Amino acid sequence: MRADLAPQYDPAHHDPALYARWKAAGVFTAHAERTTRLGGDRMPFAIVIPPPNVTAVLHMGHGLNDTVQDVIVRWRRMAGDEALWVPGTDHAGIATQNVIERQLAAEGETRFDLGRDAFVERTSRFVAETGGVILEQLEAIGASCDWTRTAYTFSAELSRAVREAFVRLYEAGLIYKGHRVIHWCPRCLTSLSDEEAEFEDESGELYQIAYPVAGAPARSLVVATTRPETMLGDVAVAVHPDDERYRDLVGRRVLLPIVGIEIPVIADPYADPAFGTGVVKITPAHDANDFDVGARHGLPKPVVIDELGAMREGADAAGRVPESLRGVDRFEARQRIVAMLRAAGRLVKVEPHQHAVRHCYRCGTVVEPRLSDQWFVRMAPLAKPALEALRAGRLRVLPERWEAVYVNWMENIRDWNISRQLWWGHRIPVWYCDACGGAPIVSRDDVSACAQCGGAVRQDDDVLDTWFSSWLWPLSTLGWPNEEARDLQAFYPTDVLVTAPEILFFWVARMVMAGHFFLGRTPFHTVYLHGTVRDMQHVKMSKSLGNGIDPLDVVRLYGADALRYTVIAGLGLGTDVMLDPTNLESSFAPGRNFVTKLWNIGRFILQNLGDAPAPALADIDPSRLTRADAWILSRLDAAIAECDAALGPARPDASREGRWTPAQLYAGLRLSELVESARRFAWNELADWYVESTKPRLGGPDADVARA
RNA sequence: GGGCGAAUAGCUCAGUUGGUUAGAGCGCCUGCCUUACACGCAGGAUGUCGGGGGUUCGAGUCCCUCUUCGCCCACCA
Repeated sequence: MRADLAPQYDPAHHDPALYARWKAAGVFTAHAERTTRLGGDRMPFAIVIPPPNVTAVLHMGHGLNDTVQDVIVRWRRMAGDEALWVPGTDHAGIATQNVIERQLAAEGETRFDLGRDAFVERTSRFVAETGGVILEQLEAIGASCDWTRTAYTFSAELSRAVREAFVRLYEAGLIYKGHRVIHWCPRCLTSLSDEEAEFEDESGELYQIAYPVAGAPARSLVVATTRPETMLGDVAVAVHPDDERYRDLVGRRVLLPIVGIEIPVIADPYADPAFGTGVVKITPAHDANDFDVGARHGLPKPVVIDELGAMREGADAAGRVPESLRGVDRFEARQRIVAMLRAAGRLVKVEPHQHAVRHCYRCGTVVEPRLSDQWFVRMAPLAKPALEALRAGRLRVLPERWEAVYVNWMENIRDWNISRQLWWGHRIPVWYCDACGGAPIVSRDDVSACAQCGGAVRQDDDVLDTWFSSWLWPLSTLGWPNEEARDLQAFYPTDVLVTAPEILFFWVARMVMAGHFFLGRTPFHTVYLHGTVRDMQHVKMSKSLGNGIDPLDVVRLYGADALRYTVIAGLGLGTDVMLDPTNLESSFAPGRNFVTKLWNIGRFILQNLGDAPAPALADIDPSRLTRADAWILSRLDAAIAECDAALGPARPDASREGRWTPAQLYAGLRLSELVESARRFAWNELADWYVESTKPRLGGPDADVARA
């Protein structure tokens, strides 16, 4: 066997076999009863994976994220902790529904052709058949997940947790149904949370439109708007109460062009005298701010754009949308309305205007503010302890600068719209009785009849935001709401949460809130936010841009260790990782070369030891150790200490009840330093000096010492 | 509009509380197929540490300022 060791490590030959051996030996399986929390003698250490979308395939972002977690988990496992890494997937409401809808579109159908039940059935089947591919791919990169604990946000167990969470929040008065303007995606046909409606800078136009003053046709108020199409839903124009220019007009009426109705001029501090003309049109049904203004002044809320983003007379809007504009898409309607205004001499000015426009984070469609009934979570009470945890040093965020971002978000928290008008997801556990019209029934269990009148009930049509199940992940994967669950008792709170900064608000901040609300503790003591994988032009790698690297290609060519080493070596705290998708060789050569170096150190040892047994170092008389022997042993100790120092401390000191000391707060998780220490020891000290120094001794009188 | 971060060898990055000739990997140059490794070994070159000003005995490291990138947040229609 030794003689036929190749001069280079052959990953295709060894990687899968090694992984299979680890798996078969059960070395990734954690045992709750061995932890100190359940009377054992090992410190528990747990990481929950950021669950990839169930339809996802592995990309470099996962490669980086999961390697970081694996490094940390293996470090603790080697240190003697009972280390658990919980794997799993997210059912990913909108994303997965979009996948199936695209399939249907290719077949010339829509989800409405199928109907809700058939659509959900088809999606479930697709997930059952193809879901979890990414988990198998994680094995290929060597992830030491505990596969006996694989979780799924839409499983029966985790769905129970979702219902429990909803009901408890509802009972605590923290979930309510609200009628207001929310972000709506006219393509996905669902509402979105603030976080799901992402700002993007766009260059558009700012239109100034003259609204003639009723009874004084010579005068007009000029409003400025970027969205002329919404004027059909105007119910007022507002000026600032202190704005001298318009004071005399407050209380009078102006004529709304095109629609031809009169609307009042109101005074409201929302109008900024310094912007545009200082006059702002008020469209309560199609702008969140205007909604508030309208509410303050008791104005109606006519709806002039439908759920598809087309002009149409909705509630309170009779006579507002001209025949010629009905059914016309909002952007087309904008052009037509501008043309109509121009023809009528009402268009005063058009100027280029840079502004941030919200887009759907799943499909990129421009979000439409829409008046509707949605479920919300009252967030301020939940944010309080999450903020306190950070301030008290029970929770740390690395790199440090993200803490300010976390704090800023928590301090300015807004209520969370959790209902989605989708079919794929956890159905909202609320039932209504149309017969007696009693209060909605919020229940952990399915409700089949009205408790009041015994009549038929119907369940709320909406499903919950995907993140409503994700925010329970550290709890639900460990068995919550069963607080007696052994995993929950042994491994909660978990330790480190590793993810990208993009989902700090979507996920991380909310998990902290859920952890505190449901179990009264922060779900982890450390959040490690790593960088992004980019190409040599610093453009984020993505499949759609074609600048991605398939981690499995790297594994096939150079091996999982080459991939892992390279990615970690480039990962300074908070920095991005640059890789060249056009030249895998140059990108991954450092890792591959280091693996080959390790392989050859092993090869040298095996070849020189031959088949004769080698004495244990402990059996060698210390006085026989050469200076080189003593040196390399001290270097080894130093290297181990350096590696521990690069990653640790693993957790707050036991004596401090979960609080980090100021000195520890931003220490550790220097992955690139870990790699550099290991590399320097193995290559520059062990291989370059010690192994070389050993060669002459192997045939000499102290050969046994060298062999040991 | 607020807030934050970064600018150090051709490239990607380290440079702890300011202290002798500024480091690593990749790339480059010169030798070596020295039987663990050419995915290697030995050696070498490369930096006005973004510009300007200041504090100091001494600054890549602290302060001010300018420039250029990047990120986060934000209801100026």
